[in-house]
Amino acid sequence: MSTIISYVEVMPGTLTRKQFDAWRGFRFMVEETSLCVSRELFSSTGMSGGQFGILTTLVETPLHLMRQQELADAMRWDRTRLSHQLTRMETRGWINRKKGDKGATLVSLTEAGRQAQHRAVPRLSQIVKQRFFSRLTQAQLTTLEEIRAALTIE
Amino acid sequence: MSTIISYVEVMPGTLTRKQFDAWRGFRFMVEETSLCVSRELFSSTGMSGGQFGILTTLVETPLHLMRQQELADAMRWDRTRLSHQLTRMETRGWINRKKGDKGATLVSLTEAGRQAQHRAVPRLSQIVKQRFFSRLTQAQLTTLEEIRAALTIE
DNA sequence: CCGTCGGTGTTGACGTATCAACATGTTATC
DNA sequence: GATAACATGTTGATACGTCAACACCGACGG
Repeated sequence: MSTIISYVEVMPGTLTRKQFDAWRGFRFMVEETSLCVSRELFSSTGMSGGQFGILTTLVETPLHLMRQQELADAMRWDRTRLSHQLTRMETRGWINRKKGDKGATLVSLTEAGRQAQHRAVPRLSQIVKQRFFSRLTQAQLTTLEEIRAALTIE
Repeated sequence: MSTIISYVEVMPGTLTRKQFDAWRGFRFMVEETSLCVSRELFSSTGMSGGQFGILTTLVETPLHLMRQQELADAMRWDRTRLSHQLTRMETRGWINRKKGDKGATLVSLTEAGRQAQHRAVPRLSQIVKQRFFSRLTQAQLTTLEEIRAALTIE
């Protein structure tokens, strides 16, 4: 179709054209679902995807209290990213920070944070159903779970 | 299949626990592949994933010249995002901007931009093979392409 | 004790993404 | 032509992610 033959097709060690297109497709899928969901959640609730994830993790934890490093592990975030986000969320009154032992910091959910998460759940559910579940078959979801496991091990 | 019905499963409009976990898994997959690849590309070449995508799109275009809106469409980006990125890439000497007709702006690849893209291809290929292709079977790739099509239509 | 080291958290700088607001050019309609 | 509608691109504010550098604490070995 195109007269341009990219060098990637002949150089050893580089992706084939097919592979490159498959990778590009994966990137587009990511942008048009994960990012779109975050964008739509934010535009209708003022809450970012990361903030919803943190609040939900805290809601589901006994005592609604975690060490920052625990929370970072649960989110698969590094400490810096979490620290910046918690600063913004503390300003909004959604969480509190208190000193714990061994140099740790304890993060706790405030009542305002709990309510904000509670209000966002139906909206997130609606968006995710529309952009994700309503478009996939059960067989595709099963394979997707296999793929997720293969890609995220180690 | 399960006889246990959680209260969330009967609430209309909200995700079931299983669905919520599946969605969370999808988010983690995204973070640990797409974002990791961008991060590793940047740490070894100083080029972000978005910059590589723009340069590659220009490399593969006849004359290495596009209207900004065309480029934005090819990348699935909005105009603002592209404009900011092009400003940074112009500073780096990878692209030029010239006025075209009908109020359009033409983006062209510089020789430095072409070389930068060329140098980055082997590294990107290596990263993507390691984090993506080496972990998936052909059958999984085929299903993934189906899923991509289902999720990105419209 | 003292010093060092590993684990933890914060800060500042920079690149990036999004939104609203603006500026400019094109086209249609009168 | 005048003007309205639309397309295109830029700018500034704000939120977010990453890196390097720093500060703090506890444990362990002299």
